[in-house]
Amino acid sequence: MLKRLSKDIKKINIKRKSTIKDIANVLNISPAAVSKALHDDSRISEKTKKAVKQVAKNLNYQPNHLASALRKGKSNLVGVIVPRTNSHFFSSVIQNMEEVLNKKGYNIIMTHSNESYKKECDSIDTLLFTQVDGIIASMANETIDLEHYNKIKSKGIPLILFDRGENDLNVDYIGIDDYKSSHIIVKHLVEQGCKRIAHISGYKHTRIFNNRIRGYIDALKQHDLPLEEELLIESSLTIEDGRKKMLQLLSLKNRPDAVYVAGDYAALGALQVLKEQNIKIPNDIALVGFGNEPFTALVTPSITSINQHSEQIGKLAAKTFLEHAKTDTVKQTLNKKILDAELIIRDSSRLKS
Amino acid sequence: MLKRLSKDIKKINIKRKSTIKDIANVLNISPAAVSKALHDDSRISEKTKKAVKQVAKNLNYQPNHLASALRKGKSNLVGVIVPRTNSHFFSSVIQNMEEVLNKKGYNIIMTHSNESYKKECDSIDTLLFTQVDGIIASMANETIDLEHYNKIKSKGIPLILFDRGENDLNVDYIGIDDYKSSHIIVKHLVEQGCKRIAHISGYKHTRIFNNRIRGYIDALKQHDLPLEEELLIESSLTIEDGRKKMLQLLSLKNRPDAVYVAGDYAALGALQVLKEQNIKIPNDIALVGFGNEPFTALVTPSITSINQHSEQIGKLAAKTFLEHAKTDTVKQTLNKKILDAELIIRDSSRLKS
DNA sequence: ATGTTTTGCTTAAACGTTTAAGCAATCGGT
DNA sequence: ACCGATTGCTTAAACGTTTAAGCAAAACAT
Repeated sequence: MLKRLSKDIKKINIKRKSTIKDIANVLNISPAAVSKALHDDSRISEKTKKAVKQVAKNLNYQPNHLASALRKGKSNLVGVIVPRTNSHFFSSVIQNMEEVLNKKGYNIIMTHSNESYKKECDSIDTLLFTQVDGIIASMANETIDLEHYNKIKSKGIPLILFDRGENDLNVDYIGIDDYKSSHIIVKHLVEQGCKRIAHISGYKHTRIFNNRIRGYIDALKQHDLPLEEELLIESSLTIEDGRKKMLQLLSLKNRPDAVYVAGDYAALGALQVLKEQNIKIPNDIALVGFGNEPFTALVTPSITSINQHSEQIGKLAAKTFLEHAKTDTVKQTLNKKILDAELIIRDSSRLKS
Repeated sequence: MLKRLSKDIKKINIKRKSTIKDIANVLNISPAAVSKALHDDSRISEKTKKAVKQVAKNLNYQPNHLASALRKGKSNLVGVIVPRTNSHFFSSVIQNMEEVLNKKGYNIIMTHSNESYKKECDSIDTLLFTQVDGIIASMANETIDLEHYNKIKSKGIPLILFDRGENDLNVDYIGIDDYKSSHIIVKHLVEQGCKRIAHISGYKHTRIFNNRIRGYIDALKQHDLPLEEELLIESSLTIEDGRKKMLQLLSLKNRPDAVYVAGDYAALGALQVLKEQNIKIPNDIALVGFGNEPFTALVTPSITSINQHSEQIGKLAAKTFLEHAKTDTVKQTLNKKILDAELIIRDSSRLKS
């Protein structure tokens, strides 16, 4: 008995993949009818639908995605390009996009540019080749030229940018209000009693970092603090560069009493230097990072940082794509969705007593 | 002049995607000849090949991946399932797999189970539906039942497991030598002068954690240390559980002088507790983690950990798939590739002076 | 009873590619 | 000059699905 059962199972397994035609043959109806029954077409009787679904189950029918994609002219795949996957921000964005897109029958093909312009171009080629229905991307640090993105637009498939985007491309963009974030940070530091606030910033040519710089400058003005050139330093925002730029700040004859770093990794480097030099945080120098990477809560002292709402960004990006997918008129026009960032206050900048 | 140029570009852009037929029409040859020319078939003259490739370029021809996949019965997509994407280990594995697979014309579809059995099943369905040519996976913590993996095998597509795998499945497996890793750790701690070595372990039902436990027990024996039940604690290995289990160890009347934690996140939780209670690390209690997550080097004190060679695992997994892909005889048989792990010694366990 | 609408299907073409089979022209050898 | 092999292509079918068009039967209205 048991033996026969396992034999039957084997027979089913060995049998090649069953198709719509197989179902049609069993029921003596046309493949077209089967297709319609499976899609609950109104012109198919309930009786037939039930029968078709039952047979489909019995034959362990799995629709061939390639065939339907080819016929319908869409693959139900969305390409995602991120600079890195190993940052919490990007992996969280992807997870949330996936959640929204999966529900609507879309799958994600993920690629990463590794912050390289060349790899970003390759990624785009790969995704277009795979016939994705849309691309959601965040630009590499290196990227200045935008010709490769125009390739996407000219194919007529929707392009959505997040976090690192460019206004010039005239496409949907989702991100946080970097300008305002700087204001929130400066305000917080001023409230803690800081008077000489330094800014280790990202590269000016990237819009988001530029916005943070502008925000920093304007916020200083607003609080009647002078802008001192020696306190504003551009950085690649790696850990190592964070260390370097912090050392540079410490070598000033007139040291800052607070440092706002435009990225958490660089902030961590700065923190290490401060600890090594036995500088009291936040009493001697307060520290604020950007991005709310998980480790900011884990190091000692924990680092105040800006939550970029990766969940919302991921979900919004996905939803924006879905809107395009519904109305396949690709009216690409600049459509920014800007979220308010949130300051997570931790020990590195908590009120001096 | 400039105007006419931009108009021409527009014309090309607007034109619908060009196909093999379009090229055929231009050259007055058959689509079949074009296809063969593009694939450098030996039965096509060099002259025709050159002409075809030139026209293809002019028309900005991009092969339709769906059509060729349908016809050839393979999608050139590889599905990857990981428990999480936000750990350095998994994201590094994926990046390295991608590198190897891209070179051979394969793309990756990435999914994550979020450590959930249910999501793992869904992921498999999704990937099978997308007609992937193979699946590379690491199991969720929750997974005990393996029926869903048999589904992959019964479809006849190659399955390769890494890190979290099960021998029972009889498929390729790539991982590190967990048993030996425990030996290396215990030996190291003994050399630092530790005599009461505790182990906060993962769940016994997961083979890799079971191997670490067996290694821990055998290594103690080898160094003539008694195995004390109260020093061996199973854990989910989250930060929170690491804290909890560390507190449990501290509440013992006879505290350990070293703690080997089977995961870095839990080790971090343990570290926090030790610091909060002003216990000197490593002098009072030495600490060792597992996985070499980047933050182990960043916290204070830095945490000694085991490097799992994510790069090699990723590359090996990819190469193993490629071997299967070449010889499409899917002779699935248990084929383990076990790498030696490497102990990265840091401050949390460095020689007591 | 007759015409109209609705229901429930079928037929056939299409998506863009690959490939087995086949055929004419050319070439090499005798 | 003739045979066989080689070259360089063509024809046509196939992959599995979807969908526009169409047709017969049933249901309804008058």
